[in-house]
Amino acid sequence: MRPPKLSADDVNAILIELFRTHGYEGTSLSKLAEASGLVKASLYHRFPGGKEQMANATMDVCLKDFATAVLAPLQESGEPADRLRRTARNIRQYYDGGEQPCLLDTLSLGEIPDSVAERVASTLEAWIGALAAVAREVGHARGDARRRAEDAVAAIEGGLVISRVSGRTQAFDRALKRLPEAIIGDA
Amino acid sequence: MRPPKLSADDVNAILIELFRTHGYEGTSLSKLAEASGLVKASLYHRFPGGKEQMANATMDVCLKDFATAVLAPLQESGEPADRLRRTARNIRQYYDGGEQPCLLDTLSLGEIPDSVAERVASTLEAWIGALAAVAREVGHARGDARRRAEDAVAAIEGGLVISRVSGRTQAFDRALKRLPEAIIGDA
DNA sequence: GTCTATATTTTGATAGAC
DNA sequence: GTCTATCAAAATATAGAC
Repeated sequence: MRPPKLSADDVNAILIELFRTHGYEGTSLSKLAEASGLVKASLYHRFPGGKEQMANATMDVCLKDFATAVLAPLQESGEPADRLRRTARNIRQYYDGGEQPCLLDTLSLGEIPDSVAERVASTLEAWIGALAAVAREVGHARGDARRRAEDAVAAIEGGLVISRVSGRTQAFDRALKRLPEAIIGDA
Repeated sequence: MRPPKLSADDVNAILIELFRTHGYEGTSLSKLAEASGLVKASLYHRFPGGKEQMANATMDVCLKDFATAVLAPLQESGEPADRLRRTARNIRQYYDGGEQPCLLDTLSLGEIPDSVAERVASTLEAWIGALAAVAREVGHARGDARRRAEDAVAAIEGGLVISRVSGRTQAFDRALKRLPEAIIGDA
């Protein structure tokens, strides 16, 4: 057993970086090897299931990060508007001000193993569900709460697409600024 | 010169289908050959520039389709609200009710030739610009018009992302239904 | 304009030494 | 846990016959 060149967290960070930039089909083992400084055989030692397991690990970290940055603030005590503002701030940081693509977008493109697609769908649902719960909390009916949450997430995801295409992050910024109002509205 | 097995339009339709489903890196010549019934050498005969030229042709068709379905109605005469409704209807059709991914999203992912990235950015800008022009027409200031157009497009693109991940097209549907109000607002 | 055949590189993956 | 070496398959691309 030689000493590890990289911690598990370091490897995960590289996986996230590449999968969110290139998607599943566009992320090759060679790119991962070059970015990590490990050879392909070393990556297979850590992920015997190959690329599919790497993508699954990436989504598992993504869900965990979402739970910390997005879901946790929403479920704490305090004013709903304050909690939504905190979540918005964390989302802005998570996507580096809109400069980083979203794994929910890029890891849902093309031919994806079912195990990966399930994780992507679960993470999106957790996000929408947590926002909808706050909308319900402030008095919106179930259907209305769901619509508000979906539309808020769509505005953020769409803002990230516009940012990736044009380099302009304003739509992403506005989606986050509007988040509290979009969920609470005139409740 | 043997007789062509497929018209140029037929080949373009297959390019569009594959590029919007798999993105640039995920679309292989083998997939294109299998989907078209042509062998790889025949595809190179039509597109000597290879995959890059194929993606550029795809985006050229995409811009043309956008010009017809999205931009043209906005630039006709008539009530702004009517024109926006017509555009929304065409967009819904273009994306097959939200079931089809957007090339602006999928062809901006990963390592893309500059020539392709430029076409994607130009098409997005044409879309946003045409919507912003209507917003200005009904009296919104330049910055406000731009914001309205960007946010409307972001809502649509985000709705398509949610649809691809979850299969739910409601956010996409609502973005289109809100389009006239989003551009005109309380002008 | 299509085809067969081929060349070259890259990809995902494995075996086994240290 | 990392490495070298290797593999089969798939990738992009080209040459030339019909």
